[in-house]
Amino acid sequence: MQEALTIGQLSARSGVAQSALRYYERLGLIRAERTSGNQRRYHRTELRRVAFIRIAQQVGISLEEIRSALDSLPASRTPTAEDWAKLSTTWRARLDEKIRLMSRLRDDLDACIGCGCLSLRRCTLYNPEDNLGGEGPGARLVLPG
Amino acid sequence: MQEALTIGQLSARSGVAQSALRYYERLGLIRAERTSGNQRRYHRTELRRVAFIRIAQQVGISLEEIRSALDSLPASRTPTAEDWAKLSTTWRARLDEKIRLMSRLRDDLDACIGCGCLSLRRCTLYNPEDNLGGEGPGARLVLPG
DNA sequence: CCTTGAGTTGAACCTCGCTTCAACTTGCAG
DNA sequence: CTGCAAGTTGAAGCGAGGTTCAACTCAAGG
Repeated sequence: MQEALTIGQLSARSGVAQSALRYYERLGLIRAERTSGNQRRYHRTELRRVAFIRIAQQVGISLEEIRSALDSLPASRTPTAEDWAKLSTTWRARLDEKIRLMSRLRDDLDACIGCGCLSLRRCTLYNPEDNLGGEGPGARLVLPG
Repeated sequence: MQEALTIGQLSARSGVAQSALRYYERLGLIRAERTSGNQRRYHRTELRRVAFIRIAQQVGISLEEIRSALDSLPASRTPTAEDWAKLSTTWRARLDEKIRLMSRLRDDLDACIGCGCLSLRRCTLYNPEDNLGGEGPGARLVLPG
């Protein structure tokens, strides 16, 4: 089991284009050593990082947010399973939240089908957190983000 | 209850910027009549459309896809509750699928925490659909999209 | 009529997440 | 040593989803 991966190998293993890997490096999401001839050599643990990045992206998290999450991993030593577990636990919470939100969206949509609304005041879809505000009558769309 | 909304009113009610509403119109997502003085006047049912658009966006669906979904609504008459219900039912399926995918992601993440992987071969996160392919050893990230 | 706020347009600009390109240099097999 | 695939860089381009701007016009109150 050799130590370092070339960019081509990391790309093949991770399914991420080489150009994207270079891009991630510029953003500080992954790291690479260099050979005497200036070519990138990736430690195998970078595979984990890349996997994590793609997973997080799928959940709709920006690269910038992912970067700051990865920054919580120790830079001085190879992250242990526990390091990853801690990070992953935090993100499990995010996933739970996303799932909760989406389920609610679905249920609200169902409810709205039943009542024929999507235009009615006080509909939870229009007003998920019941924060109507006081500026005149009628509901407002209040969406997170 | 007056008939038509100005762009300012629709923006306030929907929480969507006026510039975004004009953008949506250019893309064919919403429609407006014009006054003699060329100002937009929105039918109240456009509120439904805008709500639908934002909800769909939150679920990660592109405006183009949303447009083609909305195209299925009758243009000749005001969409009824049934029209919306039909559309919403289709989208409920999409939501269910998204939720299913995300739940799986979460469970896989949990499993990977347990086994300390994220770097191991045959990990479901690396290889969600077991489509490893045959080009050499090691797992590949195979993500939908 | 005058003013002021609301609305109009097209064009330019922006961020994000990349990809493509040109013009090289490295690494390795034969 | 040759030859060729694989790697390097910075700059430019792209598509999505908008925002901002300048230079107007419209609508409504006093």
